[in-house]
Amino acid sequence: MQNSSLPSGDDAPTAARPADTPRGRVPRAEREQQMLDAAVLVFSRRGFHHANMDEIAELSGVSKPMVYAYLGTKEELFIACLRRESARLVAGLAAAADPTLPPDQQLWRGLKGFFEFVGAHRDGWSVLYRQARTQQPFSVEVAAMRESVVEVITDRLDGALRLEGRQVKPDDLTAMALTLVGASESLADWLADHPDEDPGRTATRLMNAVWLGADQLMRGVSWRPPA
Amino acid sequence: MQNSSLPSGDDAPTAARPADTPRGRVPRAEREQQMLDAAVLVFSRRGFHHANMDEIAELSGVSKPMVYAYLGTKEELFIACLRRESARLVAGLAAAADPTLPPDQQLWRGLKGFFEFVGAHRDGWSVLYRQARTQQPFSVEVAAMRESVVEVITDRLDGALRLEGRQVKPDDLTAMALTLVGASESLADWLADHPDEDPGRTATRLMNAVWLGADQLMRGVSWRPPA
DNA sequence: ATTGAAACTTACTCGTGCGTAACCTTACGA
DNA sequence: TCGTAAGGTTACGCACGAGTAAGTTTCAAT
Repeated sequence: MQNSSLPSGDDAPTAARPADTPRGRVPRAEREQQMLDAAVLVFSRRGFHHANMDEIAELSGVSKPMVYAYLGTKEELFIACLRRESARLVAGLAAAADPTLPPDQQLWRGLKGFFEFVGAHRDGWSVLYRQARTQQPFSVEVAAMRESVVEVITDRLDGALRLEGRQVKPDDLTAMALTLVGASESLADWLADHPDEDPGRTATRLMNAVWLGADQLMRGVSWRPPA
Repeated sequence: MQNSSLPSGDDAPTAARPADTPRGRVPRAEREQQMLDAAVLVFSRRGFHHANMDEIAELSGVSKPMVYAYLGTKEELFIACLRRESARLVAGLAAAADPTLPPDQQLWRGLKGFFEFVGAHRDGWSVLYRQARTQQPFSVEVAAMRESVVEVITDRLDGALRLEGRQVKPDDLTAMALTLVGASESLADWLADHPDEDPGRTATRLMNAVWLGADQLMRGVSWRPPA
């Protein structure tokens, strides 16, 4: 594993504007998307602090003051990236997570949706997210986001367990949810670094690990995704 | 959860030198440890980029050029912190991980050792580690470290499974190891944020989640730590 | 045609904080 | 008692890059 998706050195040349970017005037809405695309790319490649506004500007086919005019300061720009990407993720997950399904189906769909998203945005989301989790001004926002995900999972777990007649202390539930989330994050990083891995396969791997547990695996039991 | 261990705002005053730090001359070896202590603290509180060399210097009871003289640039200092802390961790784990034990015992000891370490260095290790994983110049070093942990786990898993007569494809093994590592990291963050949580308890929680799997838990089975 | 606002530029300012040059001072062995 | 090295200091240079002031061009509507 070479963590190619992490902000690294970087050999990457000060990427020239792609050919399909039309020179000349472009309406604001469109330009803003170009800026966000550029920003996600640069923030991912270089990391927040080493990212440089001039490069982002150039990549979006425009000069620096335009970026400031449209999307504000560097921090605000980063947050805008984060919000756009996470909105996309949430949209993807909302479709997948149907509380009326049986627990394993819910989990399966959720994981599948998540890894498909990560796979589709291979070096955007993971890197942005991980940076945001540790970098000063963003950690609060992202922590809250993650927290709410953990809460949803906790509730679903609780519901599923109650149906089975079991009741588990809140902290134990939280720990289970955190386990799941942490494992997902870890595998998401791996997925982002492995272009040939299929997201569904990653989801299946995790299903096997968390749904059956190592002990079960040892006995040769194996969970399979539905056709 | 308020993520109190993350680099945050920070209300923390430019911490004054603790009373027990002797004013006046101190031999190099000792001063270096003070510097590392200070650096870990400040890097954790503020994050690498917002950390300020003058504060670290002041906290270690000395002026800035001394820090440069002894431990080099800011980056080198951060790496020194990382190395010292990870050396401590590795030492702790080496003691715990005895390959001759049965698999569940191995895992249990390993997790216990890990969480005890995290608990003991509550706001040092986690924060440093997480920063290093995403910040430009350090990610390579830390990725390698993490990678080697994943490899050890992979090997142990493989060994355990072979003993049971099962054989698993390398990528599946890697995924299992990554799941375990990711889950541990996630719970480690949680532990670092919860002063009242007992590390052994956290280890038990994770054991339950990964060893039995959710499915088993649903049936009321529960793994318990040995007396 | 004219106006004016939206799209875009060049060319700066200026704070911040890393890193260092040049200089003291205390301990202690010869 | 004196030399010297280890421990320590003050005060500054300076690069970097975020953010902006002031201006220019294009287009669309009246």
